[in-house]
Amino acid sequence: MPELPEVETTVRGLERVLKGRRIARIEARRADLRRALPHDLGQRLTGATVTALGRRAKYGRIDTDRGDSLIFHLGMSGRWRIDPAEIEKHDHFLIETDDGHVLALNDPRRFGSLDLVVTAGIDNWPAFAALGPEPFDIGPAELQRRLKGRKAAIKLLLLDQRIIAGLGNIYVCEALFRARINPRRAGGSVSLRRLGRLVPSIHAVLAEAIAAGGSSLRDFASPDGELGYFSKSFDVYDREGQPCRGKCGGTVRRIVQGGRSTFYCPKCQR
DNA sequence: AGATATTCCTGGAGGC
DNA sequence: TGCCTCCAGGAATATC
Repeated sequence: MPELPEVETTVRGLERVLKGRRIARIEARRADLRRALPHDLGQRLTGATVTALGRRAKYGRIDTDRGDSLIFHLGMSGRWRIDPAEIEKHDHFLIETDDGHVLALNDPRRFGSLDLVVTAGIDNWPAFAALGPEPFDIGPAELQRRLKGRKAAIKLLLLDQRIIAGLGNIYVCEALFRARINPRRAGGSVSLRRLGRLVPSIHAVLAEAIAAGGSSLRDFASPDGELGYFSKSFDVYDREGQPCRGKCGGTVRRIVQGGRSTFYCPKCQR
């Protein structure tokens, strides 16, 4: 499922096709994804020129010269397809550029969202205002401050977008493994020394995934119009029962926290 | 504050 | 082969 690296990769792919182009036409093939689309979406986007693209946490944004930003979230199964051979059942939203490219937002499970917000007030847009800092903008001391006094498991707190924004289940599991921290440990009790391992682990795991073009399970394709799925093998994620890749001789375990799977090595992660 | 449950949704996997 | 059930999860929301 798309997490920060996949969104970053998607934004970079879209940038190549969209930046500086005029939007010739849009087509909303459903009136709603996760939320209802604005009724004036078409008139605000059609004829506008794309000035910039960017990412905030797991959201991508497409800015236009009319002062609007189209914000997308890929949810569980969203991806953009570039110049698809044909429009498919789950292509919910289309953008056509003045130079003839077609972008299709495909999202079978429709956990994703599309919003059009005024760029000038974007930081106050409720979904953005609630977000914590970007992972690359946070250091151990700041993370410690944000975890202070919290008794919930570190795994769950790292998934909380208000504390740190952009991490999902896969990269949280991977970062905790690299930092040798038990996912069940109370967030507020993780020492500064350990956070000094965790923060660089988060940075590294995200940077590697971005460099690799975004990891993939089943639902993500890089936006190149091809089915060029990149698949990465993780240290712990989805490796229940398999040997730990460390030298400890342990076995990767799966537990459930907050209703979702956590994978970790009980021997290395304390 | 925290733990847990529910909702949205569909495709893929596994059982029979 | 086909039919059934279960499961995956990001974010918002509700309940205890």
